[in-house]
Amino acid sequence: MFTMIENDDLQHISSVLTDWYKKNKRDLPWRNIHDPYRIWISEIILQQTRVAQGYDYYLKFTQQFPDVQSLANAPEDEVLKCWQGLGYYSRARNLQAAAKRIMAQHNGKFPSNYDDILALKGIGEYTAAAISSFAFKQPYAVVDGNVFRFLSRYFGIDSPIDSGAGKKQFAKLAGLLLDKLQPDLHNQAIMEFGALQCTPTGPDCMNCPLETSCFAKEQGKISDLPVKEKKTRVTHRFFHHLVFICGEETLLSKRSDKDIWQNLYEFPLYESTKLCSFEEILMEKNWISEIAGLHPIHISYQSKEIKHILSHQIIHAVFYVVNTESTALQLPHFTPVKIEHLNKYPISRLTEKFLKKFSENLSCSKNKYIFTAN
DNA sequence: TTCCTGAAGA
DNA sequence: TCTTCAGGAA
Repeated sequence: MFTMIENDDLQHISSVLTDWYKKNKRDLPWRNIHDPYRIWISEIILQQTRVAQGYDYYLKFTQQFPDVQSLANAPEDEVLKCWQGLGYYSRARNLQAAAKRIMAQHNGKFPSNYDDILALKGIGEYTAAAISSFAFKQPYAVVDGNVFRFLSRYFGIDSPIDSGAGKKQFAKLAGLLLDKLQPDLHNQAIMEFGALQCTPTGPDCMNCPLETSCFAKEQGKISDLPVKEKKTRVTHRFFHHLVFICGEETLLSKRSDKDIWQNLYEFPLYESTKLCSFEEILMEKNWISEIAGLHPIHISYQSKEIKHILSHQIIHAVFYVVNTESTALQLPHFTPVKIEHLNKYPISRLTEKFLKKFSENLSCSKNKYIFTAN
């Protein structure tokens, strides 16, 4: 498929990349280490996540869970709490599932075999290649977004990177280009080059060591490459959360199913196909009567519509603060939680943002919480 | 296809 | 304020 590319050319490109890397690389805490556990954690955090966003999480996570065993034995809530705010929470759940598997099947020692690594939950071809090469110097080529971008531009490949055929083609080329004598250095170099030099927009072609032989630069196609074909369309969802206050307590529920924010906690939710009024919520859910019985309730706050945007969903959310005088806050499938302990539960950014505003406007006297909205 | 969030640009 | 962009696995 790439018979027109000479081996000497490929070796030359690789050496240009590694030379560039030695001069321009960022100094990051997961660089120049060989502990497969820490390399693994860093790679999972950096999946779909920028260095600037994941940096502090890496430090916090590896401090709280310094090895496979501590991660495997931790309560899932603690792992998710540590991950809170980073997004794609299945990464954290898979991380722990993989840690348990390493304890059971590999005596707690991180596997060094590529296929064993690939078999772990949350590890695909990219991450398996990264760990194999960085930690064990095995000759597997990484193909991440940076590599797609550099290869497509430099060699002028317009196969869509999100098609099966395209992925195969890029993987083959990346394998040919790989320096098998120093796969760790080569892989780090080509990704860092994509991240810092051959950037998605505004690549620094003026200072690029490969400028004169770059197809995209030559043909003026930098902004056309790489090619993606699939665009995701968004669906709208409407969330109504009831924040009960009864004495020192409130209610949470744990998300389940195969939906967003799996295993995170949230305030009792009524979801519908459109935004609706408090009266309409009462028609659908009899929470109020189950909790308060004949006691009066008081809605001390209603948030304005909050738009929370995910890659493929737009959540329209409204929060209601409902005060009741009921003796005990109990409802099947819901967890009574002391308001002062709310910060112990893993929650989404949406809930976190509401909770921040909530806490700022909450005062407590004589074991009674008063919410005063502004 | 469905999982998230935040930064940057319009 | 709204839109676009960045980033892998199941």
